[in-house]
Amino acid sequence: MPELPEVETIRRELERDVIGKRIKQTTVHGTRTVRRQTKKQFISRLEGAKITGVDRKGKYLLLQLDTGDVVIIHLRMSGQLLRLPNKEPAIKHTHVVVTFTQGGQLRFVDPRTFGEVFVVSGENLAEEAPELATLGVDPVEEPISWTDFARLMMANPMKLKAFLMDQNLIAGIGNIYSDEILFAAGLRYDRMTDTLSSQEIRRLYRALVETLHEAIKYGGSTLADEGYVDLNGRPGEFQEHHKVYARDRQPCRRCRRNQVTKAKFQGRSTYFCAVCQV
DNA sequence: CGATCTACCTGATGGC
DNA sequence: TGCCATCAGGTAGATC
Repeated sequence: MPELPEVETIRRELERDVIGKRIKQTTVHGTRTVRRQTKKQFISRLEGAKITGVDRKGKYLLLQLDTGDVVIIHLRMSGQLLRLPNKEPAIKHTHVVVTFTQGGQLRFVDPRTFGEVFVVSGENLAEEAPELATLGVDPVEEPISWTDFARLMMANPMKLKAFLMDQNLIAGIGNIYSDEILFAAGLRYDRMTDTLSSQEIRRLYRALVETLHEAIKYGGSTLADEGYVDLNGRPGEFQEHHKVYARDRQPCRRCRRNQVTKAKFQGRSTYFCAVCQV
């Protein structure tokens, strides 16, 4: 579900809310969410530790602990992190509950159980979490120059949507934001990276950075099923600013005449305006 | 090599 | 009302 703007929204809330908090107790339910290590190993490395920092790389959240360990969280399609009082009854699909000594809990809720939580040693992060080591540049956390962006495109000839969504090239963009970025850039999802003029590359880069920052400003996108909510259970507002995503058969917000087209690309729904995007 | 599928899951929705 | 098919923010791995 969540892409970079949603994960960044949660990261900022966590940074305000859980840094300096010490973990009193951790409980794990089921076998799917904590699957890389035993529950016992996971729990023993969390209990007693204090959270000293909250980082994000692409769609991954990293909780830094004062023990040198790092808790890595990926929400995948339906994961949620919720800050709740201890007494609040557990809702369905609550898989991990962290209770702080200062009171209050951090809960990981995930109906589809694609999401994952695991703990690694900060020193051996690259070996213990290889998927993090191969992630590409995070366009919000570590902005690159548009000339480096151009080089990255030229070195990887592929369709634009595949390029934007390849986590090992650029980390954090998924199905919603790739479509919104391409609309903002006026480019079709199936154009090849190595066919763009330098003006088009600059337009794409600018659209990428601006779309992600705007989305963060509005707290991310919450679709009809309310799959994404922030740490306090509140939905985002960027969906109100979507230009194409899930707007098929509705008039394009730019040209106001053509209907937004829905297509399939790599098995995913893809939305674009055939007039405004070339 | 890329493109295309499948698997991993639950739940919402729409057609009949 | 039920039943079945389809679809959903992601990613890894198999297969063609």
